[in-house]
Amino acid sequence: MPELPEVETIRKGLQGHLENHIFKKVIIRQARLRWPIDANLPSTLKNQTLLSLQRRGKYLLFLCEKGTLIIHLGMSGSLHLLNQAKLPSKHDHVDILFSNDRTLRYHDPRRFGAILWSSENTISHPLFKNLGPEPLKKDFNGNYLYGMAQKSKLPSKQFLMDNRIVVGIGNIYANEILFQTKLSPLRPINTLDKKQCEQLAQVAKKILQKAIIKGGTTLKDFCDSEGKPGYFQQDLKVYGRKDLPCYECGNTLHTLKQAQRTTTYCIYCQI
DNA sequence: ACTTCGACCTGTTGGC
DNA sequence: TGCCAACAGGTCGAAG
Repeated sequence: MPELPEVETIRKGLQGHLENHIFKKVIIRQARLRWPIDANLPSTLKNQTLLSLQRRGKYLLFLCEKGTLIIHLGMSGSLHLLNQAKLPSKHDHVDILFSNDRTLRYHDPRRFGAILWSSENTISHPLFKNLGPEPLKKDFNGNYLYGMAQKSKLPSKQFLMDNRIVVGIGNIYANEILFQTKLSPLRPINTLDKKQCEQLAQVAKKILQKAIIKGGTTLKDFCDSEGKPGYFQQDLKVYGRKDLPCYECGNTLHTLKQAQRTTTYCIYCQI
């Protein structure tokens, strides 16, 4: 479930409960995620104060006194904030206990996620070095997109999903953004004019912002019994709608594979 | 310097 | 019902 809007929703939900509290204990049951969790992480974190909970793309950043705890949820990761001790179930790989007796529990069946420690400034961390701008910030705009588009022949969908161009746009939102801008996912990005780039940036912001608001309503009371984030389901226009009628023209939506990811689009509306 | 592809994992779904 | 293949929201890093 971890698209940018959900990661942001999680961040907001956790912030009030965890900021300014102290890491008391870290329990690692399964260290083998995308990269192995540093065995020293529990001792590194112990007694540090969580100063601030931030986000970069789909990474959650727990800013501490001596560095940053980085958590990525991969494809299947989730975080739960427990009020009280609870026996771990399958795939509950890590517990992080705080001084206010709350436990942050990391769950990830596919283990594509990551839990890393960076004692350097996070900006210089190799993972963050080549990341493009945040889609919701001002430096992501039509001018910027147009400038980058001149240097690339990638199909528009792959361009949008390239985190060196812009972070946080995954498969679902790339599909949705292109449908709403009526652009073919196959369209070489350097064939867009300035106006189309402007529209692309605007639509991307609008769709992500809307999803954050929806996520916020379903996840606002963030605790172990938090509701399932069904926030986007009813708003999806193309993703997961292969063979169903296009909401604009009624023709059947098609799929194709781009860079090993499924693309769903309307071959009539999206040029 | 570019793009493509394999790899990391488990769970769910749909066809036979 | 069982078995098996295909597929799933991500993205790094090797290979071409």
